[in-house]
Amino acid sequence: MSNIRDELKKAAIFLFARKGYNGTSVREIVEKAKTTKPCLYYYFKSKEGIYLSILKETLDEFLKILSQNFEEEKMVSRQLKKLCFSVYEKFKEKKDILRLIHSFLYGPPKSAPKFNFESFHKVFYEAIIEKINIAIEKGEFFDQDREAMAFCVMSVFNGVAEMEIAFPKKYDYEKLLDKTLNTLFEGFSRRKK
Amino acid sequence: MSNIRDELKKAAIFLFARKGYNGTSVREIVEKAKTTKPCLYYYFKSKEGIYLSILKETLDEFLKILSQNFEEEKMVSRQLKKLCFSVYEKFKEKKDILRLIHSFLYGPPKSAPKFNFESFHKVFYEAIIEKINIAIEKGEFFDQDREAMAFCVMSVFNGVAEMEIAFPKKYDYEKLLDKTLNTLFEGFSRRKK
DNA sequence: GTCTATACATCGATAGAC
DNA sequence: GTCTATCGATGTATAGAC
Repeated sequence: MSNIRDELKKAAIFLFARKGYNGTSVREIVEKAKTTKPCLYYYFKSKEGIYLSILKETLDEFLKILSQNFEEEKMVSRQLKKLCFSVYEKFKEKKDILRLIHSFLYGPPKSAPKFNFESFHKVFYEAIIEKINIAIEKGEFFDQDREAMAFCVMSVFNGVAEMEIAFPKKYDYEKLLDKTLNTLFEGFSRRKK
Repeated sequence: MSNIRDELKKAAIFLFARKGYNGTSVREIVEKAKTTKPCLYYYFKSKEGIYLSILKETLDEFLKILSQNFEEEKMVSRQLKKLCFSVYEKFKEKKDILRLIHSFLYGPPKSAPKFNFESFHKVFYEAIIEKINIAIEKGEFFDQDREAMAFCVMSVFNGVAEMEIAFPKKYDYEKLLDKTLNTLFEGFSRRKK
């Protein structure tokens, strides 16, 4: 197994996440990896090649998490929470790459080579909606617009992740994710008990 | 009033929003604005100059919206909704710039010149929290973690805006924003009435 | 597989004429 | 104010030796 290949990838992730695709030069990557340009072109064919290879591997890891069902928890709301926290754990582990993916999804569309990420959104959304359907069936959640519910969960998750990206040490984000999900389940409005 | 200056700005917004700061060249901007490079340098001093001038103007417009109080609405939950929808209207009007700001806030931190946007986050958050405080005082919302509540509202708003950026024609986003805010106020969990 | 050396395009920015 | 012409630096990528 090639060590230089891994070093190149590690360096590329670090730099792409901080300076963006266009802001990072091949020269910088190979310098950080302590090798030379022809090596990068040997292993990845092009700058675009190393970028896409990084994204692909990460997407696969996330899809793997989303394929779990978390049924060891009894309450569906807890399963839903566990789903979010599992994705969050991976996010923390791969913060640099996630920053990349995020700017790829929501940033200037032509600022990096094209890559299909819609699948991640869709799979995450579908995993959430499945839990919501079960919770409603069981009477744990009450029956309202399911699209809006799933959307709230995704948004709150995204919100926490984004805040952590933008202001890394400002909050205890794990606690914030827990609190916001609770608030979401409970709702804002006062009702007769 | 200079016409070329405006054309340059318009072209720069269009290109920065699609290709990012580093992905856009001065040559492209002046070509789109049908002028020449020295003109851009005459009006904005540098590439960084035209970029920062665009961001600054946009930030000011948003802060102006957030300074309203929407007290023409009786229910505080409706004031809160109106606050969100006002920001959303501006967002739709300035979609290109917002894409820029978003990638600036959450994207690779060194992919564009530095500009202080924390103020926008803070001001939006504070406007929301103020409404929440009033709603709790009035008994319209019940008294729980206010930070988490404000965070939910911001996240849901962000979530809708981001989806619209990433998948422009997939949903009716105005309706989605309305639905998700309702869901948020109501909560997920079934409770005795 | 990994290197040195280099080709060639494009970058941001400016000098200087009008 | 707006142009033509051009600077030097840097970009991606490759030829060819080892």
